[in-house]
Amino acid sequence: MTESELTGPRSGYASGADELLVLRTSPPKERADAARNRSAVLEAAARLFGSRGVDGVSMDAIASAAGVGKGTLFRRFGDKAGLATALLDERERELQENILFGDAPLGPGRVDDAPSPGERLHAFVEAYLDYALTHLDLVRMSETASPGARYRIGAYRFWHRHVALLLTRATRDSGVHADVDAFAHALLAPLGAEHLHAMVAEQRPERVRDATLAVVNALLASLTP
Amino acid sequence: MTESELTGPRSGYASGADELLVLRTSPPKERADAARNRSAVLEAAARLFGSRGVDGVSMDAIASAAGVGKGTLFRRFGDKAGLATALLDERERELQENILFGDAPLGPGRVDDAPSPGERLHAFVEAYLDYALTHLDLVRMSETASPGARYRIGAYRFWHRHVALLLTRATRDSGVHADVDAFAHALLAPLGAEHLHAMVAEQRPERVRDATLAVVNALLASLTP
DNA sequence: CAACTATCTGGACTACAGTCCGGTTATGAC
DNA sequence: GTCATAACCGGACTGTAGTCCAGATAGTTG
Repeated sequence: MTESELTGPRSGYASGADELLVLRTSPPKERADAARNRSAVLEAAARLFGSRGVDGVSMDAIASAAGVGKGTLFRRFGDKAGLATALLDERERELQENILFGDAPLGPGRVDDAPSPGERLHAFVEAYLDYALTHLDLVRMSETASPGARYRIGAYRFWHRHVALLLTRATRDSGVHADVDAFAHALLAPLGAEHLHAMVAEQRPERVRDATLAVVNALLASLTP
Repeated sequence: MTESELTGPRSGYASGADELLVLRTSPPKERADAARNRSAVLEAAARLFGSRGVDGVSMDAIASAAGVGKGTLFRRFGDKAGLATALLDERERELQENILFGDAPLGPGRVDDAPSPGERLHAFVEAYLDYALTHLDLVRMSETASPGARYRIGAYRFWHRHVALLLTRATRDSGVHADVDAFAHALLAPLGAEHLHAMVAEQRPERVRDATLAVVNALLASLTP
């Protein structure tokens, strides 16, 4: 996973804003056969994952269902986590765009409608939980297929940067000195797919959401007394 | 992993205290050859892990180094995570005993020396980080070898119960109503080996410790205004 | 001591992720 | 159209986790 894939391969945001967060890739003109195979694989993977579950489908099965060799599959997507990431790409990008450019409180909103960092953080956690819980199996696969995957993929850096930025803004006026970087990591820890998976196995999703929001409130309160 | 192995196979605490936390196992009399093989495997595993790293050693290599068949290895330890857990057993048990019976502030201390729940929580997090960071590779293997392993092993239940108990005591007098169970999970999330591994990869251990303690303080403060 | 049985043993076996490379094909230049 | 070349293709191959079961063995009972 290279730096240029911060938001996934072939992303392409509306240009102009927030270059820090979005590194654009110059489209490396994909060959026609490669494009055909790419979409055949994604289609087959979506179908098989849907019917047999993410864990119940082998890469061989996906390759043969897509009418494609195994080498091709791995060449295009790296590994199973990469394939899951590609399938999530669209939804994830939608969320990221709403965060960067969308309405308040998730996005920055209009100038006369600017939400507080705390409000945005709240909205982010709610939106992220909604996204992750809806696609939990895929997110989990993208984060745990190989050890450490979660922290290597571009999406994590995006979430971390966003949270750290909001925390920085929240503390700016309060005079509190805190390690926002580390706080952001700690805040993202209970949003990990592995953790969420274990939580929803024994609690109802609303309770998971409420508890996570309570933790966010506690952290915020300690930064803005 | 059965319920009777809450503190690892063949645990055996000093009897009498805190039966809720410690389920004793009646020793199922291990055969002599089995005992010999068990220690041969543990010895070989410790040696190989030490020299080639936890990730660089296959189960085949351990089996053949121990002069034992592969089936025996898996029969005794279940999987690679189980083997790692067995290697950690002694240290882990030591920590658990200090928590249950040890001196303040980690343990309950003497009657005339009782630490506050907050002090004990602080001490727990420090002691746990010390333990986990010292044996990070092994702990990580025990938690991530199979998906969801962390939340299945008995040790996690122990830590969670301990933290939840302390949080309950801390809130008892403050009149705050909170989901201590979920808070305890959230507090343990940044103590996961996967998270710690990613953190120490880019920060110095002291900073990881300080940040984690700051998060604990924030959560405590929100429960005891 | 001999027979009996529950437990243990070990290596062959399966399934899966991921790698490699000789052959193939799309695409751009002339 | 044809040629050169970079990109792509796919299936054989490797290494590893984990399973299975026929045979061996420790401990027990009469």
